[in-house]
Amino acid sequence: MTAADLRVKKTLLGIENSFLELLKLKDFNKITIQQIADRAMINRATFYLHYIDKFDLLEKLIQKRMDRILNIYRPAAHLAEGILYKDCFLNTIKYVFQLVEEDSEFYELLIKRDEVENLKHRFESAILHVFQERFRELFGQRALPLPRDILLTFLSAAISSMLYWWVANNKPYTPEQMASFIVQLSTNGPIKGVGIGLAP
Amino acid sequence: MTAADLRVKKTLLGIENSFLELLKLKDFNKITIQQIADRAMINRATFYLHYIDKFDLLEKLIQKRMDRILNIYRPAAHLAEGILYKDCFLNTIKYVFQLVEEDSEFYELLIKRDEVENLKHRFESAILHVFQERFRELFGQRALPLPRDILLTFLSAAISSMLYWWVANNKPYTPEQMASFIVQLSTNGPIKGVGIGLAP
DNA sequence: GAGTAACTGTTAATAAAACAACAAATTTAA
DNA sequence: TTAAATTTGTTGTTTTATTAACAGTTACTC
Repeated sequence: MTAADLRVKKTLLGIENSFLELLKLKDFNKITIQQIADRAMINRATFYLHYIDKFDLLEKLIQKRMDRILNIYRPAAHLAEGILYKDCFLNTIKYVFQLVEEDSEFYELLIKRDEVENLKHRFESAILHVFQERFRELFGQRALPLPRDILLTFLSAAISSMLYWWVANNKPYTPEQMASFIVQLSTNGPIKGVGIGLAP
Repeated sequence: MTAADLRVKKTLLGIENSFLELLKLKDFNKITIQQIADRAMINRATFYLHYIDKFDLLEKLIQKRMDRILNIYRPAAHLAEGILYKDCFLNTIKYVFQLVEEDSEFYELLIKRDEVENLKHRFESAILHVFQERFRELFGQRALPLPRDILLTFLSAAISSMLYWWVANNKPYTPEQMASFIVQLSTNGPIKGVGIGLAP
């Protein structure tokens, strides 16, 4: 997958664009390799030099985007000296939403067709990994009020489902707003969030 | 220049697009082969497999468009049974304007930068050729009221200058209208066209 | 006006893609 | 359900493009 050679770069780019254009036009399982090749202006055999089949292609496209989340760039603000934990989380979450926003056309294609049932889980795995790293940076080996795995699972499940919902509903809030909602709920908890009182 | 091979097709297409994009951004003489190659995602050496230099490229792009005029398709209406000469000319002229309209983005680039002084002459040569053919079809070897070369030169000069003016002035009339103007002037002549009377 | 940076045009060796042909699997329609 | 048509995945050979290097030119700039 190292695309040093210009021909390889151009071929891979062509295949990706061709495939995404076709995904807009028809269902995944109606797409043939020949159609992908024709649009990309490559020979069908060339497709097989780079991918096993169209499932492999889709998987690699998804993985490429997960990698962007995994290898998340941490602006200084994420971890600035003396920053509040809360703001550090907020920045990280906001950044994840921004990344997803950049690729939202791709995700929408998958989500709205319900062709990738596991996309939410892919989000969750990636976000879990990001926050495991973040926890190590912030807390080292220090003990926390609850078991670390419990915190991480709770948090990444919440964020990934919010992400999925956000894209599936045409991104009705900004990444900034979404991050703020999540931090509020993670600070106060959803129950305290709605107030603790008697039901009418 | 037969682009049977997909790689050749793609390379030529890439070079053309790259070059036209660059022409929108900067002057022709500021464009380097490296810039063309970079945008087209090809190696610089590949450029030289297909073109001598950027002048050759521009010339071939112009010639390609002139060929479209030269190899003009003649819809049945152009030469339908019992059609008036006037309407036959009108259809042909309209069709030339339509062809130029399709490529007008390209022509505008050249005209508005005044980088192709001979474009009007290229138009004139192409149109002359089209009407030589048309005259042969319509009149065969028959003698006409004036020497045929005189008629053809007069007509093609008028049409090509109208074409040039039309593109340079953002195509303020439709091809239909332009053809109608030209046929009117060619029927009555520009002097009769404004009336023959005493100057005030 | 010397020095250096960028561009030009060309080459030889190497890597990638095209092409055509194939058997096998899958879809489609009769 | 069978026959025809399409798609799949693979292969060997040929063609094209890439790469890196070259000397010669033009364009900056100090």
